[in-house]
Amino acid sequence: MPFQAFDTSLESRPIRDIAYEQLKHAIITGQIPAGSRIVETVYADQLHISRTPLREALRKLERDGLVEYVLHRGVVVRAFTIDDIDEIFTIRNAMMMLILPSVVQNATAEKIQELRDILKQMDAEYERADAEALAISNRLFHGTMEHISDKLRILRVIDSQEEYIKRFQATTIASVVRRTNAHQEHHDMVNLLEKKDLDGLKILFQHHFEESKETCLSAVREKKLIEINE
Amino acid sequence: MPFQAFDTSLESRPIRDIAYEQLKHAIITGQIPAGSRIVETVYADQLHISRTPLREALRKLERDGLVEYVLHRGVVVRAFTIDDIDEIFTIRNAMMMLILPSVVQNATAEKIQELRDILKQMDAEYERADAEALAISNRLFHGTMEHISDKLRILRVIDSQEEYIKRFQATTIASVVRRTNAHQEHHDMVNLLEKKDLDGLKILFQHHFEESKETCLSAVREKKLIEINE
DNA sequence: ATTATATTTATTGTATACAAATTTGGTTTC
DNA sequence: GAAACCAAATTTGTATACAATAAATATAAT
Repeated sequence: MPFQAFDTSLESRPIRDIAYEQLKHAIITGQIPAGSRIVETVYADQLHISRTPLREALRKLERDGLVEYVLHRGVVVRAFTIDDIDEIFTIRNAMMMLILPSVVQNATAEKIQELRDILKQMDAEYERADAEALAISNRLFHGTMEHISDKLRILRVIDSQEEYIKRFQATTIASVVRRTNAHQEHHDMVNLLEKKDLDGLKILFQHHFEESKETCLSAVREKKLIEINE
Repeated sequence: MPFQAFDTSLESRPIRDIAYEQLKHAIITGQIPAGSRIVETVYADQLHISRTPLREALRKLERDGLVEYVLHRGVVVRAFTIDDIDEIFTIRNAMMMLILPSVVQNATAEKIQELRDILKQMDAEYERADAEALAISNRLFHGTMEHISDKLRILRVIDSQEEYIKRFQATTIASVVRRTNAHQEHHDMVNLLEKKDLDGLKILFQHHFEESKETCLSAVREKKLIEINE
């Protein structure tokens, strides 16, 4: 079976959304490599669904920019370039700068505690060098931080970029030295937030993203991870 | 007929895309007001197509954030708040700041001439106070300027926000005083670009968007143009 | 042999059919 | 008269069927 299915069913939820999540996951993790053509019948059979909901899922992926559509030829998984990674982190950073003021302003004691709870768990994951778990917690941490601002549209932009970052996050987290620094930086973030030090946070986040980007870029350059289109 | 259809057919292009464009247009122009429920059969009949391509169009609109999906209840046109407008212009401005350096760097004589040609046409439209034509030219002008940078992902973010701005652009352009100032500013932009004055451009664009936002916000507040959800 | 041209096959595009769920209206019951 | 319940109608969710287009293969002509 070309890509692993994971159960997300739970209650009654349109299977087009389940298909959407699964395909997205498979693309992000590279199970379906860039350049691959997604033939509807193949994936419909694999997911044991009909073409109708699968096509609806594809239309969503199309708007997400994860796949490209060619007339009468169906969809193809889009490739990445070094420039893409650079832009993604640039956008991410700019958006963070925009919401930081309201994050500082809205940060209640409860919210800070919530962040500390996540950090506590990350400490444990860090100790046992569980990169997989750290990747998930990392997203949770950043997501929680960002959602303290209630800038819904900006969060939406961050989310859309996030999709792409995930695709390289494994690479970034794999770097031991970066993992150590990033872990310390996460602690610093919460401390600065508690002190409501906006300027300090701005500098720290800028640094945080810059380092992540560089780690990611060098890892990608070394391993030539970027897939070539067509 | 609740909303006017316009012919985009031309060659062979999936009708789901035509449906998508038409629905998008109808939502942006307010022909389908916020809060409206989009019943599939109603619009499929109206567009003389079946539900299948219509649904695919809806999935795209869903990812665009123009409509909201509720389980087993279909899609509803999303409403706007004052905060939305504020965020949209904030994002727009931040993105412009990100691409301005590469716009200045990549601006060839040809590109500047292209901008001047557009300005020439806008002069005429401004003279005869053709707000409708100005709105279109305005987008062309900004779009051309932005595309001088080849930051594809950032342009994508700008584009996605643009959808929403369109919805209020008529309002902004309708203001006579804002129209005059904006028109002058457009000329200034090209002059500064020719001089490769990055700092000047940054200040001008920041001002340009700030003024547009304020005009838009006050117009909306006065006329209570914001539609209420549910 | 190579090109040109049918012919078949694979795949996407659209329509229709049916199932599942929700809403609506009415009837019954207290 | 209000609440609870049942039935019909509406609407979404999914599957299937068929049409249209493109790709692949085979066949024919030079």
